[in-house]
Amino acid sequence: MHEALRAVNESTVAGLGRLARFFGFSEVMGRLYGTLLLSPEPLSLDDLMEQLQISKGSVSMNMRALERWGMAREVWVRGERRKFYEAEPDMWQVIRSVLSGRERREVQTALEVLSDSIRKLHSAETELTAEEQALFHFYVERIDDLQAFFRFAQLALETVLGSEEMVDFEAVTKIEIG
Amino acid sequence: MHEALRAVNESTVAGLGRLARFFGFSEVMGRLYGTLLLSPEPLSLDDLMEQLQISKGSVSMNMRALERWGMAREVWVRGERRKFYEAEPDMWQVIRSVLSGRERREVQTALEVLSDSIRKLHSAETELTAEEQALFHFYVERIDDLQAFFRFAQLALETVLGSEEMVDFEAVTKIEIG
DNA sequence: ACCTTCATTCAAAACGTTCTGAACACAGGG
DNA sequence: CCCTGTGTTCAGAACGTTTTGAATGAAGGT
Repeated sequence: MHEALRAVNESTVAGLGRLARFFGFSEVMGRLYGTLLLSPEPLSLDDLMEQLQISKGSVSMNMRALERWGMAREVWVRGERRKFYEAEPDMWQVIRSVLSGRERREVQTALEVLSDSIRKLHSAETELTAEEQALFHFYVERIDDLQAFFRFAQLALETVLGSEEMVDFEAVTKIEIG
Repeated sequence: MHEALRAVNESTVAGLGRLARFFGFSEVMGRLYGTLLLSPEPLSLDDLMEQLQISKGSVSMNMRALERWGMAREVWVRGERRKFYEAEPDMWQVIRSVLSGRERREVQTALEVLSDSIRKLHSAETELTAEEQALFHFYVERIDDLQAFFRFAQLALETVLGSEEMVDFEAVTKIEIG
């Protein structure tokens, strides 16, 4: 294969590995995704194993993780007994899948914990000494701030997840916050 | 101290530790930040060491990291020789500091790598065999998609970073993407 | 100048995470 | 049925990251 193609492949795969780490996935997942993304044909586990020089076990486990996150899918190649995979090429789809599965739950539980805290504080209010009262007010204030922050995050998340039509990034001209 | 106050403190500190991991920081940084956030008075390194039951060295290093990220600041307490810290209580400020320092650079370099790739591909175009030509087109297409994605990320980032007045989360009513 | 108090640094240890490779399981074909 | 090709699992190894604790450094007080 031509040097330029090889170089581009390598830097893209490396970059997606980096991106994966950044999002809290393993680097190998990103590299597998990148390799599939730059392959016109679906690839078998052996292909991936060879291209990335990693063990069969690692390919197997990481590919299943990619499937769970909707970042790759199994594809049947006629006449082949082996499994073949291809990347989900729609980035927007990938983002939505990750956000809705992970960050959404994260924000949700954070909000629950904060509500619990506020409730717990209020139900203990009468039992507090004068000194504790001061701390009580301080806590309520700070936790209110945290709640506001997470509510904002939730809103932003739901907005992004709710916009189906955003498949074409080029069409995005502006985000307005007001 | 009252049980409720203690319980709330603990779950909040734990939650912020979790959040810190989520953002790619160490858990201790989040816990330190949370402890400071829930303290009406600035705290010394020894205070933090005792409250979180971690070594002095760890407190020292992690606090400097927090300072670098604009999440805490040193505070002078009169009559005290020791250093005291307080948390930056403005979440929005914290977010902006992190985004502008880290994710921004990340997106920037990703875009540069992708531009380089496209350039490299085009300058090699004439030297390619017929088979490589097909791959060339495929690569260009996929890398264009990645570019669109990162350009969107950049736009979103700059929009958020550019909106100074967003200090009050409550005022945020809607994000419009169109 | 010395002593004390506090902060920082860094090498080694503890810890967690990810990868490997061999063992296992499964399916189809002969 | 057994054999072969394939995918999965998991214990141990390898690796990276974070913490510790002791040594070092800095600064104030006497």
